[in-house]
Amino acid sequence: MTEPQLGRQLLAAHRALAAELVLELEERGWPELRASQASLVLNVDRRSGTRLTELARRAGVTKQAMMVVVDELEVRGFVRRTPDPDDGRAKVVRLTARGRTLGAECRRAVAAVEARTRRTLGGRRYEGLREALDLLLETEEETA
Amino acid sequence: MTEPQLGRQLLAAHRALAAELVLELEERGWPELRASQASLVLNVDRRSGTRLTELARRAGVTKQAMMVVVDELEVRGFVRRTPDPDDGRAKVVRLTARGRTLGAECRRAVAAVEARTRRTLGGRRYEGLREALDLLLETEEETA
DNA sequence: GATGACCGTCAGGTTCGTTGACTTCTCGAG
DNA sequence: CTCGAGAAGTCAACGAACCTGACGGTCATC
Repeated sequence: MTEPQLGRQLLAAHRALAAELVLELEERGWPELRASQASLVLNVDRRSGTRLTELARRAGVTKQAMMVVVDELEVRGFVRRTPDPDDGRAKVVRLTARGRTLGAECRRAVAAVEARTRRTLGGRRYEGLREALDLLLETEEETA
Repeated sequence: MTEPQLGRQLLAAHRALAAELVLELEERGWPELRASQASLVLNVDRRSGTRLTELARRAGVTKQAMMVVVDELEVRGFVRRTPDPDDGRAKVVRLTARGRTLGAECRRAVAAVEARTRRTLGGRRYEGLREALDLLLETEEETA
């Protein structure tokens, strides 16, 4: 009975943190922004922009999944796709001015959520949690 | 940059564990059984059966969500709904004979996954992980 | 200059969950 | 005793975050 809860708890915790981040962004005046979108904004290189495939790699998802998020952010004007001068196949995802502003806000929101989490958990437990997850995922992907 | 990873890691870990459980069940001869279904089987009281709403409460989801899982398991003959003699509104979800067999297998599969996780993490880290998640979810639902 | 790998894209699925709107039934207060 | 609040199960629609598979251009290399 003990274990199926672990899986569920992980999912529940994920949802809880995502919801907190969304709330945080809302309070800062960026409504209807999902956690996955915020996360993407933070992953785009501010100078040179970043290719879709690279973004997918960083986030650990497929390029198809990442594309959806880029599409959404592009429609809302936070990001735009420009052709990659070095590679005709590729496009570079860049932040617009608005996107950069959003990025700064996201960093603050993320920091706030992290701080809150750390506080409710205590520094040692928080570090332990991250360590455990790192280890779990690392050995998981070796197995795969 | 550190935090959005936490949320993702939680989700990834959830997926990894769920996948492991499904694989474990497959190897034991129960294919096409999802983690949520296994989890439900383990939550049905073996003697008297359990009401849908109670199952939903235990799993921490809505009754609508739980109904879908019960439907699936009922179609496959692991579970059946019987009217509750004590309450005309309610139905009691009971395991069939096949369902009980599956339940035993699920318990073993869950134990196997848990053991493996514990081994890769080490006992202390494993306990720490569970403790951290408990704490996180507990204070989360107080806030809500 | 053909061949295989790679980039972004389109199309369709999957898993796990949600909200809202009933119908049917229970139960306690007037 | 009835009658209204509310709970149990259900139907329908939807959402978020993913996935696999297939495809048309582009590169890089042999």
